[in-house]
Amino acid sequence: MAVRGKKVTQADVAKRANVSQTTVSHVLNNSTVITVPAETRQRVIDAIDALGYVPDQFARSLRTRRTMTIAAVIPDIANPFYPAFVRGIQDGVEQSGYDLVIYNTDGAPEKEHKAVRALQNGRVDGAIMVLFHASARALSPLLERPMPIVRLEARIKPIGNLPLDNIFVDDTAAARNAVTHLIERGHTRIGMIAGNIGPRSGRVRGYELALADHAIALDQDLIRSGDQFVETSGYAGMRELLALAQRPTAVFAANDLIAMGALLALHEAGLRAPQDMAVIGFDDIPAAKLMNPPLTTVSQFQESLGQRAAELLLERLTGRITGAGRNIEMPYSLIIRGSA
Amino acid sequence: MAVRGKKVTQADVAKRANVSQTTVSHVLNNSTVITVPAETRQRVIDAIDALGYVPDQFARSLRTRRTMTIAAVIPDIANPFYPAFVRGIQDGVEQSGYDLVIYNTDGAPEKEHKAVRALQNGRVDGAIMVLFHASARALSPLLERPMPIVRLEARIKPIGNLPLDNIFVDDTAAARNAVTHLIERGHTRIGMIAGNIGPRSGRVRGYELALADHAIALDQDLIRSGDQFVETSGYAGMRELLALAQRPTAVFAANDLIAMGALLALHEAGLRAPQDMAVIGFDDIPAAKLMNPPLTTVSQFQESLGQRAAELLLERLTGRITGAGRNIEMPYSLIIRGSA
DNA sequence: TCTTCGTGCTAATTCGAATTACTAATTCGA
DNA sequence: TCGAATTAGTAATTCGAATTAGCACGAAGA
Repeated sequence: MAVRGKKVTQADVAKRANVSQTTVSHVLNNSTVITVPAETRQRVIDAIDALGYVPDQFARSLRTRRTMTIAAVIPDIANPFYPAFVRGIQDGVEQSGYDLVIYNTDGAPEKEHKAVRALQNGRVDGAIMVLFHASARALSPLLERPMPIVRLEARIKPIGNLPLDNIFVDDTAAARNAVTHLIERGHTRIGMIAGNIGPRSGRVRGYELALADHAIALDQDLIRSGDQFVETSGYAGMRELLALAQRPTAVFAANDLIAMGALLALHEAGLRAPQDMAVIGFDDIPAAKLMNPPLTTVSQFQESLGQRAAELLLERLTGRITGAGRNIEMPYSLIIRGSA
Repeated sequence: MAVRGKKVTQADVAKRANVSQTTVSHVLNNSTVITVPAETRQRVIDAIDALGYVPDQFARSLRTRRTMTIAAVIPDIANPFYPAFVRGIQDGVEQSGYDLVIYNTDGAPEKEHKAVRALQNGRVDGAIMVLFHASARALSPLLERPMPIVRLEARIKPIGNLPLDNIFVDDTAAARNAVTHLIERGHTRIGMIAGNIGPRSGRVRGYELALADHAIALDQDLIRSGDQFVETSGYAGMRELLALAQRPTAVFAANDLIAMGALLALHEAGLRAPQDMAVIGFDDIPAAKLMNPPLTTVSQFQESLGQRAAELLLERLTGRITGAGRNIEMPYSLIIRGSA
């Protein structure tokens, strides 16, 4: 047991084992630079547990420049899309012994930049980031150290020769798929409700493409936008759509939270999904399948997404992969439940 | 801008500002040991942002023995109870400059102990923990360092002279309150569905007390338990209750996830809440208000809980509070919505 | 006028482990 | 048998910031 209040260092171990601090260090790191005979090694090991020596992480990090922790920079852990993503990351890195620090940006430009600055203090070896505003250029102080980064994106991105990998689900294709499902169910007047940042553009584009595919005219009046990708946007959006002279018969919500808010407005109006209005969401957050009716939505398999992101980062951290960044496409899947 | 590949240190800043590294350090720390005149200070500050200097946390921690990061040890970030709690913690510590590392235990004893061991590496200054199995004794290697810890509990706990504070919502009282609400609505045959770990005992006890308060006989057949506090337990539990010869007319679910699973089983059986069966949950997770019908439940205000936990920890970290641990009770509130 | 006290700053040391450079003793190969 | 290589180690340096000790200079006090 360590003596209370006094820190045991390699020097203490060395003294007890009658060797130098250097030798202790070599034993600890299984160094191949020098060969320590079994007998000496044992003496050192005995001294280590006699004294209860525990290596000091800071001294070690100061020398090695490795911290064994990575960062997840996301908009908001309280947004139900992210917990599963974060959990996937953690499961992906934990057997490699990495810790995970989380930064929330709330999707705000200044907080995103603040996070990037925070990462420059050297406390993490790499980062997995979901950024709505900051560009790849903003990351260059990090990338040039070099600190590997994996970004979660919504489409293929041009990449350079920096350790920046993009992992993405093709948002536009997925949205197109979802809206096509609505069309195949016979709907022709289809509304859309979205937020104003993040994944907006790709999903609206998918919506437009699906309509075009089936020669349905685009009616801007049917596209409603709240500020954020949250239920209040969905609630407000649905009420606006219901107030229209020519109501849609189906709505594509740009994420599940919006869909849930929309469903709420629908129920309040005494209408039912899917009979009176079909509703389809996006993300398949945990609550989606528990809705009444259960929400039809597009899953991005966020836990796998997190795991894969962790793997990509680990590949660079361990040096298994070097060189130019990669674009990794991940699957999505339309989950048909009761609401559409 | 930082020069590529070369780390900017205080020495670099010093050279550019024509002062010593010592002075740079003093400026950075607003040291009172020496007085730096405004003009010199400004020169240093200019040099700092001209070079994009960011202090190295390891070098700093090595000297100061402080890491400026705290840990949150929770069962599972993907369990909807915790994101808001974690977010509260983060908001609480961030203006003090602390980072947050998350460890998931899945409520498993061995992972809880693994987390405790991980915290011994000195990488964090303090911890906020939600432990289902590990006792206060298991924390003593940490507490004796001393490393302050705040535990989220479900009732008052005996405390010693270690830096361990307990923050809790009175689970039993809250459960009693919820069940009493059911009784006041006229129900006398009331079921309960719970998981098998964590907050089980206190909530079952509250259920029993409420029945006793109103002289309703306890029928063990009406208490159903799944393994975990998840929707599948609620689904299975409700199906069992529905299969009973003498069905209950109301159900108290030990948490919202269980309540949602129960609601699902109910809908599948073609029954409606609250007409055919009233359902009340516990936690007020974000999805609760979006259910159809919106879920009546007990809120523990998890975000405030997290914030308060962070404050308690900070008080010890900054030395504002020393001495024996405290028991801090936090409020709960019955949120009456549509399901009961 | 001489001492004392601030002021403003620097040199040197320290934190603990990793790493580089080096040495002494032994073994091996030709 | 002599030089090369191997083995077994140590001393010294390094990482970057914080801190301690101390110095030079001018102003105030005796």
